[in-house]
Amino acid sequence: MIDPRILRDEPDRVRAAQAKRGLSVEVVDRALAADTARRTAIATFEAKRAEQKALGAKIPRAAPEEKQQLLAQTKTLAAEVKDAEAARVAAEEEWSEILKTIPNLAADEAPAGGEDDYTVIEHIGTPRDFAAEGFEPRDHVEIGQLLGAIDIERGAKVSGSRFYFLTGVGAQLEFALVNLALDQARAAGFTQVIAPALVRPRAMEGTGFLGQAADDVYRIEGEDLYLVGTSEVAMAAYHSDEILDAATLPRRYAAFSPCFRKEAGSHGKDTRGIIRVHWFDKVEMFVYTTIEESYAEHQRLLAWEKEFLDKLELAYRVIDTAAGDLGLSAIRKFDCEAWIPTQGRYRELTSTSNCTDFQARRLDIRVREEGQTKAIATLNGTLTAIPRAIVAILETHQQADGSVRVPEALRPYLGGLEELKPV
RNA sequence: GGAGGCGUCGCCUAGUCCGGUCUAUGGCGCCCGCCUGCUAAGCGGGUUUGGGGCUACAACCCCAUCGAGGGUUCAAAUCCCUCCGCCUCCGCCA
Repeated sequence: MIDPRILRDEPDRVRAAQAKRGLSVEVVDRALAADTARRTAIATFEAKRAEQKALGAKIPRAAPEEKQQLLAQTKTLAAEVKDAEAARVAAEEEWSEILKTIPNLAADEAPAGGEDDYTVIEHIGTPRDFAAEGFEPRDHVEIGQLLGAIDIERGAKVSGSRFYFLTGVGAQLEFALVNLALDQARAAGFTQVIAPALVRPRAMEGTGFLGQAADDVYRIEGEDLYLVGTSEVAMAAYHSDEILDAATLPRRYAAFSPCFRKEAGSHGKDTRGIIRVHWFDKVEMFVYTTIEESYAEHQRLLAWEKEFLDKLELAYRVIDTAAGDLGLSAIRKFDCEAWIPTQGRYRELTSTSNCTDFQARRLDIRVREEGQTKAIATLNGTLTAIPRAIVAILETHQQADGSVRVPEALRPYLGGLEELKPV
């Protein structure tokens, strides 16, 4: 939720952000009207309530004959208080409903527009020229089969489309990637976390995934639980209802968890392979820091993502996501997209968002600094999402005979293995 | 899954049976001041969070807040109901 004070004092900033995201500007006026109505309702209720309290305090001390009169008086007042309270609650609910539909502001630096309006910040590495090397690259499905690493057919048999088994070196590769990621994170001062993949509605709602993204979320039938689409959800809710001491910031967590996504509305997209799946494992960086520090921290998260991709020796580019593609919570988002040889294009491997105080407000997380409590910022960034990392590695480092060269940094995590060979 | 116990403003704690004097007790910690070669001790004061009013986003005033939400009542930390969490025991189980 955005800062109500910004809405009240600088509505034009909110209007500008809405426009930049390609969303309704009119909602700002509705929110402002609801805010006024809410404050009026609060003032009315509080005045009545104060009156009731003052009268009520006299009753125990009143003389018997006076008491009867007071009781009668306060009884009608009680009814008025009840009505005023109902009106207050209704006004507050309406205000909060409208406010919740307003996404976070968009950073000035974020490009305006939709999905295709991103700007490319930089290219790192050069895509391999397979034509020059004289062979046609195989896609990850084919290599995965040759190596006995990915079993998509049986994934579909057992669980349906967009499911897979990682087997043999595929399974080893997952643990190697996870450990490489966790080691890097620990070296950078992150606390390693294994996070629950099932969360209560509060956590889902608080991170902004029950809004327009709700279609993509699995709910457990008969239980008030959701399967997370990212451990960001659990890690944001981790400190909900807490006030963190400023001296303990930044708090950096690297969380491993499975992730589940319905992929509703992506029928026909990426139907082959494991680029887009209903379940995958991921190591996610999650940071709590001050709003002022959040911008620099965002850059650091991006740097850690790049460091990891560099270790995998991939060619990739970094894009600055357009405002319309930021999602509900972020004010700015960088995606790292790796070159996928058989697709001839860059595909998102990791992504980092600065959510400033948007999620923290919904989850009641604050910071105490010099006796003051203030809003805190949350940020997240992928260190590694397993299937896409595997896709990029297999396709990028494949050799003519179907084997795959293991990037140097990954070798220690695979028992020194330098090459994955067809089985 | 079954039975029982518990949840108070950072931590501990009084209060809940018998509703109003609870503007929630006391201790610890912390902050400010006094005292003081320094430190400690001592003494005095302060110390939940959110919101509204008024404003300099100060001070001040007000409302809510005793796990959460409902209810009873003129009045709820206190009585009733539902939910959540923690603990103990039993059963089952990786």
